[in-house]
Amino acid sequence: MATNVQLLKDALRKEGLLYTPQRQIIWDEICKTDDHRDAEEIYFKIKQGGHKVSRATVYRTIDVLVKNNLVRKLELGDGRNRYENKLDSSHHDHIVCIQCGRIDEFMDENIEKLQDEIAKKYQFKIVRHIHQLFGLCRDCK
Amino acid sequence: MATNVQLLKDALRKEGLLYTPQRQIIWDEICKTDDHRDAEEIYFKIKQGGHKVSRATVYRTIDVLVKNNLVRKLELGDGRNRYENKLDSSHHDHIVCIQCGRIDEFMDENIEKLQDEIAKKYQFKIVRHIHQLFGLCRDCK
DNA sequence: TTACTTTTGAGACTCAATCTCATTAAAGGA
DNA sequence: TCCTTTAATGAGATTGAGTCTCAAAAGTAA
Repeated sequence: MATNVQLLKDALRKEGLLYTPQRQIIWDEICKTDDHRDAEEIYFKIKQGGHKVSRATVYRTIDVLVKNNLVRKLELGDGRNRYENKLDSSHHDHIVCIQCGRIDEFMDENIEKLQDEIAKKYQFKIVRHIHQLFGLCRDCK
Repeated sequence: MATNVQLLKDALRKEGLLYTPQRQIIWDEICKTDDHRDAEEIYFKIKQGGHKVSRATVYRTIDVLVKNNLVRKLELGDGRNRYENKLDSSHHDHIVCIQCGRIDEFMDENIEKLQDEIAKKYQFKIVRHIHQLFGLCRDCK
């Protein structure tokens, strides 16, 4: 977990923010799994773990982590944002089952290239993108 | 606007719902522009137009229109859904400028095909998809 | 008309997320 | 070390999009 500590410290330094126990607890919790969890879930897991960190601090810290590329924000359009750590996962998009909620990941170089071409055509500079396939997974079909 | 009346009537019949003045007013307002507006904007435009339709009815009716393919729902992940009529526009995705809010549309057959291939690989049945490019438009670069 | 069903509207409610501000903790001198 | 200043935290209030409730209004069918 040593690297994770350093990653957090670097991000905070870059933002001119202090390294605090609360921020480390939150970052640790997010690193614990590769799930796609919402802020509330992360907040309650921390609470269950016996740590005292406020909801406000969880939200505030997640924002910093997202901004500094340590965490990916997933907007599924259901009014709840999900988060996943970007520790060892490279860029990918998501396949979401509308029946059971299962979330798989996919990545296609060709789609990425086509995207870039579209951006060029529109003289547009892509900062980020969302590409999500909603439907029924193999078990729900 | 005659066709639009019929489209609405057909959708309502299919849903087992009655054709009412309020529902027609809402559908008319959505057909008036090709913009991507949120429910609140649509509600206020109706109000400004001198019609009395409640917020609840606007939301309820939009849901029916979306379900029956007369309106496309746009989830930009900022907590506000946008809507656009599907009167004469074919399927497309969106390019959103994070600076000025401008929304352009794009469509790429190849990306659609690649999507289908990915779905097949995951034994996944796609019901809908979201593909959005966020960044800076030519005027904001 | 009467009896029954559906829709509407005003406002209460929900829920994720943000904001406020008093309290607490950390940093940087001297 | 103590002191001053600045930053972070937490509890709870607030926001805002969207949903729900339920009495009143409108439509339907006989």
